[in-house]
Amino acid sequence: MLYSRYFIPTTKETPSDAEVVSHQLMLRAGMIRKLASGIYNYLPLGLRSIRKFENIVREEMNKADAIEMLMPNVQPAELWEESGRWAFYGKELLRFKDRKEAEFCMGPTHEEVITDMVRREIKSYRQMPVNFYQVQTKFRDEIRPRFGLMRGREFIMKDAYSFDVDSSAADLSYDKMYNAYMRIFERCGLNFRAVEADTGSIGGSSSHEFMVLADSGEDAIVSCDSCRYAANVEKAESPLFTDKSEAGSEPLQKVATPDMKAIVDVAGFLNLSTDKTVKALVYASEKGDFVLALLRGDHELNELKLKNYLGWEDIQMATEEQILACTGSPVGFLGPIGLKQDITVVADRVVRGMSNFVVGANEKDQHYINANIGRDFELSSYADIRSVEAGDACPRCASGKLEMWRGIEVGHVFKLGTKYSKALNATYLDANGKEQIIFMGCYGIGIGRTVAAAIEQNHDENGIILPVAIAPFQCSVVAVNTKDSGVMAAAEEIYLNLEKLGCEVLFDDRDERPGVKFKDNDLIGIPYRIVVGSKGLAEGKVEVKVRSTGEVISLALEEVTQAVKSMIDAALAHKE
RNA sequence: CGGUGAGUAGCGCAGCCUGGUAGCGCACCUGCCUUGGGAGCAGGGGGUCGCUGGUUCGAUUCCAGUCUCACCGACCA
Repeated sequence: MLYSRYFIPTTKETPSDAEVVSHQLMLRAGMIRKLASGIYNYLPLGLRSIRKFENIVREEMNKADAIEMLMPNVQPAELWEESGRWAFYGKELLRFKDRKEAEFCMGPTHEEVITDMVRREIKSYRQMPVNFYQVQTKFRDEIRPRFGLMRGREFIMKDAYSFDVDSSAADLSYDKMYNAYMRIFERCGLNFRAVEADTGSIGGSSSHEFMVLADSGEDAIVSCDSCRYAANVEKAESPLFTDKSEAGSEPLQKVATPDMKAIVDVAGFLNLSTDKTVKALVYASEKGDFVLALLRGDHELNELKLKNYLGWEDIQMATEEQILACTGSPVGFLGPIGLKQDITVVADRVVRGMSNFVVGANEKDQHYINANIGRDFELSSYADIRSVEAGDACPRCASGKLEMWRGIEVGHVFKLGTKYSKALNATYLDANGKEQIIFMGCYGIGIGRTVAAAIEQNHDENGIILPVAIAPFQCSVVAVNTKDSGVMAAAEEIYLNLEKLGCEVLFDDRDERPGVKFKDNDLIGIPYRIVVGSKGLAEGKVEVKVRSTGEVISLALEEVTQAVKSMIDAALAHKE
């Protein structure tokens, strides 16, 4: 590709509305341009990276026996009514009517459409297992699109759906996809973790998220430094504290704690460490349920774990008025003793091992010391409701400690069970001629988001450093002085030879000063840059600069193409 | 949707407080010059100042409304 005939509108300055690095750099490198909030044009360079990643995804999906197809963007409302999600999905689903007033939506995901296709076409156990996938544009009317391609409203996604005769067969399909995902992100040279995750609105029994590690990531994840355990903190189990201390023997006593609302203040005032206190939090559901959650003073509540434990559809912190009604106390002095209303009290499992602790007295400026469960109050149950922290013991192995990371969710695999197949009545006949419900799994990869995440993880002050596998071009040839016919001839020959070897090469033949070309090449993240200048040429030499390391290698003119080709091949080699 | 901030040339910004029809840098066009890390000189093109209404002789500037965009929360590939 000739740079002078291509279209790479780079900019020196960063558009003011781009906040994260990947967004800024994709704009500056001329990869994307915004059309509307969360909606982008993919310019030629950006499209190249996206296509390259798509193709890696395709290769691995095909290898894992998934079959490519393509479903429409526009979907009829009836299917969504059948699955129950027309009512449930909310405003994220962009709905509209056609000229006949029939209702439609832009597809945010394709469980309904694929299940409809499958229930019409898959009739026998002999037709399974089967897995269909597509690379397609989704639309989700996100409340707050942000960070460029990281969270767009319109975005490209690879989604796959597996169909199996029963749960254990579905597990095998799930494992196959899990392994394919591992290979995909490994091939892209990304530093990532596969973590246990909450299933959210897609539903189903279990799931894993694939997280690219980056400080700007929207999710917090933990991984064990010793075993393979890794999870989203939303989901991460806290270790079981087994140290059951002796039964509390000290007498319960009410003490004045004027204006001591925060745990640290109370503990400081009483000259105790915060882990000798128990804090109480009131949560409410939209339906009007309330719960009092008890945690060790220095621990944080995990709302999602509490919500899932209670089986609520939603959860939020109770308002001050609600809290007053439940406990009879202002915020800051809440506790399990002497509640005004009989509400559910759930304690974190860690609290089970505590004795003689401090709790709020449900009375302004009063706390109890030496409180003990059973003697002083009863609770409904114990549950794992606290958020794990870095340094916690691993919940799975004896020796490990949890490390904490920020991550960008680039892929998510779900075991759906029969959620959609049941709703849409997707059944098959088994070997005995008996009708059975199909078991499903679904598997997504954010295509644009992965490219953005790769940039987020790989950049420096000069611009993008994309891994070779998804860089828009693998290498470039920069002619330092276009007026020098010797330089131009040599550069062009290298360029043509590299193309002959099958390399994706950009020939920077522009009549620009060298500095401009170097800056642009760095910015757009060309992994290997071959510089042809008159000085080197006089000695029959050209140089190769490696973008990721900054290393400069001087090579003889005749050996450079093969050398660069070898470097590219080495970078693309992946474990089979 | 709640909270915060911003809309002036393709991009980054100034001007507005104290009304008199707009300016700087980059980018773009022409010429000269220059060619190993975003050069220099000269000339030039480009803006209904987000939109609507009000106040005023006169509004980018003051007032009201409205739209859009970004950031922080719930959602998610």
